Amino acid sequence: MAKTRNFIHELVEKDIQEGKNTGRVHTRFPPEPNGYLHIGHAKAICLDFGTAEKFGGKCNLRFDDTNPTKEDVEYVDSIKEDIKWLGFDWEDRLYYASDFFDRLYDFAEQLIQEGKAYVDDQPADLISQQRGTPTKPGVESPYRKRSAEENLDLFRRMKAGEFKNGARVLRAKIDMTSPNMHMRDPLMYRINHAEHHRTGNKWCIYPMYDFAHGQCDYFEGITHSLCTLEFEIHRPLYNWFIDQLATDDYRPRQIEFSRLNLTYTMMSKRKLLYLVENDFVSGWDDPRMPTLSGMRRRGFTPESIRSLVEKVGITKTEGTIDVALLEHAVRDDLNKTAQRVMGVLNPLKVVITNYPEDKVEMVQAINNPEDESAGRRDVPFTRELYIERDDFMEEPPRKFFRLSPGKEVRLRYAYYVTCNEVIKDEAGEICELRCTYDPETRGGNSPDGRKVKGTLHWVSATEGVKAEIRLYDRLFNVENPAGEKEKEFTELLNPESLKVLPDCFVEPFLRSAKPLDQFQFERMGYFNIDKESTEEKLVINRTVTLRDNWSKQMNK
RNA sequence: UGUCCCAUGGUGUAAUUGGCAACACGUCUGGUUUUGGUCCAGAAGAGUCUAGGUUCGAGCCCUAGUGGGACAACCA
Repeated sequence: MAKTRNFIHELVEKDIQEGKNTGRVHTRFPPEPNGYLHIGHAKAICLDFGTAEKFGGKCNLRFDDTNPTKEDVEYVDSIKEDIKWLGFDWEDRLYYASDFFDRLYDFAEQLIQEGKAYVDDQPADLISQQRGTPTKPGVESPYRKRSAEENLDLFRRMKAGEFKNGARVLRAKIDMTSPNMHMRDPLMYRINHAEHHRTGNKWCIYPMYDFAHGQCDYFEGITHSLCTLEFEIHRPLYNWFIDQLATDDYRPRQIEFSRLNLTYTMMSKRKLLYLVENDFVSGWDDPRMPTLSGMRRRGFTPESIRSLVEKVGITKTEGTIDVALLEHAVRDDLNKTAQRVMGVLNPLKVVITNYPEDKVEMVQAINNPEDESAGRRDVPFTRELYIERDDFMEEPPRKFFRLSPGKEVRLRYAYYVTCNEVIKDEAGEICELRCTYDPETRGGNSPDGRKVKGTLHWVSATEGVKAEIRLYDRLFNVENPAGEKEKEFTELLNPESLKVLPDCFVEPFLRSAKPLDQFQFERMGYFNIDKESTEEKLVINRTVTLRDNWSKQMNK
């Protein structure tokens, strides 16, 4: 983040040069605790914390908890965890909008006394009607001219709990004819007899977003309030309230940027919640979810997510990022760090007929060719092995470098083997291959210098470990599910987004692996250990495949 | 019949007015390779939504148009 520059950094820089807010830079990340954070939030987090860091300022974490009926501590906890995991630190600056409920209330009374706010007794639908439309001005409420005394009395009784939900609201008195709907006497407080996750039953009136956000920024000393484009139209109102509140030159400034969209995924918290509640996915941390907890479980690294955010930049144009860029970001990171290992997803048995029956021989394998310090490990080689089903073809096409009848290939780090016989079951399915090995080729090189084109991964059938491997594909079948207006979004789900392979085999090295540990299965992709994995049953997620030029060729 | 925002290769971003537009991903070639991975070398692909204007000179400034988006929740 420190390297890149964007229009927001330019504006901040200008503010500093002009000496605004005494040259301070103080940002905030303000999630509502009503759902789990997703990769779209990661963009905001990186921007908020990254901007502060770049200019030697600070960034607060503030929970925007003004709507108790939708919010929950479960979300608070997950949000904190996800931000830390991403690599950011709010230090001692953890706030809640609810911390400021008293000050907000006092400010509301102030506005009432100044004749800038009034209590409206009308029901929601009437108020909505009177608001007009974007093209037609609104009309004033009959309660607009109430005296400050009456307003104050009513507002205090609202606070005291005298009225039921929806009976009255507090409105700012601005301009019912404004072309900006948000300036047409916006609601400041509504009555909601609900228990709040922090303030309990102290309040039965809660401030609306517009009456809370900017002021909280002000109370916290925020200088740059960065948010997504949909709040652009709120900015005049944001400034209006701040102007009523401010006692000197200090002003927080709202700047908007476009949110992150990814192809084949959906960022709506509401819709993600729907998927969770209706069991379309296993939970907020289902590895197919674009949530940070889901991506973490799937095997994405914080580095890869930060790298993606860096690559996409910050602008006001609304675009959609190709998931391929995300995939590149993980591969790029994992390639440098992931322990290499061999695992067979779709096992095909191979018997080395000229290899001793009970022999277990250790061959040495490199742990990470990109990192010499990762060292080496021993992998057991035996007479009976598994190889990938896709690595054998009875009638191979041109340029098929893998195994086929009569052909010789290298088993990685072990020996050259030649296929002599194909065994099939009654159904005609290939169920076993009989091969011979060349004892002279131990380690994978032949003393006579003969070359083999193909190198296959393998796992000992007797020493290997069985595992369940879960393969994930895009959650949605269409590039832009949010843009599909005709169909219900659940109809756009990819029915094949999860494939469970119960009978995979991995090398014994994986026995000591713990949840979240990451590996590259050579030639197959990047994988990690799932949280459901136990000593009895190894459960592994595929994060992403390796780039695969061969399958690209085959598809042409 | 409003206000505001946006518009650069397939995608996402650059370009402090003045060298027929740069980078990343993706795509395609070729090389290296005990991962058809990585790495290396190279290629194709836009003339900057349109029309005017300002200027010696405009992707950058102005105007109009076109296209897309936001705004009418007691949500944030």
